[in-house]
Amino acid sequence: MNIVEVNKVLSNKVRLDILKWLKTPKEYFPPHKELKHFNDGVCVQYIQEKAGLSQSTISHYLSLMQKVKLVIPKRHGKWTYYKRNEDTIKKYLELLDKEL
Amino acid sequence: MNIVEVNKVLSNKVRLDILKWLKTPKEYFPPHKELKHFNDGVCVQYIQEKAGLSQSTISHYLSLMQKVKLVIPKRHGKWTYYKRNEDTIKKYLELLDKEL
DNA sequence: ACGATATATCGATATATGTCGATATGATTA
DNA sequence: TAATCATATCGACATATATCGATATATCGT
Repeated sequence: MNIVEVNKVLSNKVRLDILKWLKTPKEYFPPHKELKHFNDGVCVQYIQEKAGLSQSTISHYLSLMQKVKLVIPKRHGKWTYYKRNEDTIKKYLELLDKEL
Repeated sequence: MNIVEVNKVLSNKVRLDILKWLKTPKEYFPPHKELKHFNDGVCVQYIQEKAGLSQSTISHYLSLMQKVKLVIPKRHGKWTYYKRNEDTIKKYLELLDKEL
């Protein structure tokens, strides 16, 4: 866990928002057509529409977030769902508390 | 308090280190010639030498940190001392805990 | 197998950040 | 008041990040 790398990813309003949205997806997203729950998170398309940036940008953001393990992707058919990695987030907050 | 702006400042190893060094200055810096304490923090020169970057870079970093209120400067004669702004740091950690 | 759909990757360009040396400013001392 | 010292600011350039449209890849429905 590299605090600097995680902070870089979190130095962006949209990426921070995504993480917030994924905390309580039913508050922010419509239900998926296939899955009847958000157990694996939210599909890229919904996140993209809510963020209002291009598909490629959001896909890129999600891959940055995944690289530092802030989110976990899960493929369901042609959709990729992303959910928060609560473990990493918890460790990050604890580490910040200690280091800062 | 803008989390994104603070995170930008904290997205850099040296700036993060400076904040850590300023937490317990006597562990990391020699005593000042004039002041016999670290109540107002540490002078730029000491920070610069410890960080190993140019004087202008460190001065710039400190002004970035000051802009988001992570540190507080205090002039003593020709020296500027910088200390942590514990209030901001505390609020930042609390806000992160809540928002993230 | 084909066309449509969702996502990922590529290439390009604009803007931001990192970092330096040079210079300006402010304070001290001879 | 001139020389010196500590810090801040400026200008430059290299590297990184933001963001897009175009294209590639994977999957689905027909």
